[in-house]
Amino acid sequence: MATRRVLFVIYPGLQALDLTGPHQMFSAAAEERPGAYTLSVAAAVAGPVVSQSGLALVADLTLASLNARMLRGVDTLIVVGGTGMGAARADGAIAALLKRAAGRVRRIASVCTGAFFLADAGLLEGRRAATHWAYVPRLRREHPRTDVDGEAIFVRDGAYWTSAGVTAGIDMALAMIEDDLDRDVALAVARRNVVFRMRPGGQAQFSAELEAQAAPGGALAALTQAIAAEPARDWRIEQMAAHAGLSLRSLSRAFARSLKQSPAAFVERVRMDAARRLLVESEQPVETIARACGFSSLRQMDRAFARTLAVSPSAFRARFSSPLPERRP
DNA sequence: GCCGGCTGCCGCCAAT
DNA sequence: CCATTGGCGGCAGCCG
Repeated sequence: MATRRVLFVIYPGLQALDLTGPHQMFSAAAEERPGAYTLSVAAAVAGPVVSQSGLALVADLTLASLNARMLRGVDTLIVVGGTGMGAARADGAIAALLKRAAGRVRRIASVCTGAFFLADAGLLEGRRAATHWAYVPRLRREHPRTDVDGEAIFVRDGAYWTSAGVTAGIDMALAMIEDDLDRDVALAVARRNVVFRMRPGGQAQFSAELEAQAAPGGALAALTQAIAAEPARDWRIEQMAAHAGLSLRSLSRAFARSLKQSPAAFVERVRMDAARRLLVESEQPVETIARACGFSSLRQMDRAFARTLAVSPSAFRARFSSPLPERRP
């Protein structure tokens, strides 16, 4: 099978992980299936490119060298994000490259704020897209014809893939690998790099706790913080209403407005987040974890896992906790 | 895996 | 008159 060329487009002030995360996943896949991918990195000027953290990365191609003929040999083009995005957008070179690439490259993608380049090139008109959560409003404002999904880890719309902030690029790369090769390779790559092949929690872009913090600090701020701090307390809706000083109906509306979910659903997500963490990071018995996270019984946690993640807690632990180091004979 | 009882959600309406 | 809030009750889905 012919190798797939994956081309990353970078610029000064990039977020280094936007490049190195997916790059690492594709290169690991190429170790599992030799020759599956060939990777290269392009920038305005070839040579060292300084990322926003100060780490320098090396581009081996220039944007100018990427003419139509070169682009026809590219399978996947990925534009990274970073604080240098503003300056890089100003000269229009990357958007121009993307216009040349459209229709010639099988798949065009972005990580984090890289989505702005795709949007500038007109590739996201009338399409769904994802970007870093802090930039969701701005992308919506600047490109009202793009349907920005603020919840998604990554969005695939035809030939265009866009992912949320930073490490979401890893999730997207794994999905591409699963698509190109198969599930086993994607799983092996995820396991080897100790990342989730499929992030638990479905479409949630960040944990319930972070989401609550990001929500406008209204009447619910103190309540959601209290829930996150002590998930095992009695958080039936009456208790929550009392804590927030609202009626049941108003509590329900406040949650729907600022968190787009019901009070009980929020509590369950906080408990699930806590349980996932303990399952992976501790060796406590599953039942102990269930109680510690506020599930009234092992059975209740079991059903919550089945409903939201479609795996049992013990299967989840088996899949995601790092295996013990192998013993040398 | 089933089933009785209960919880929580949400549409609706009245009140502010 | 509209907007917001609180309460009621039916219904779906969950718990034990």
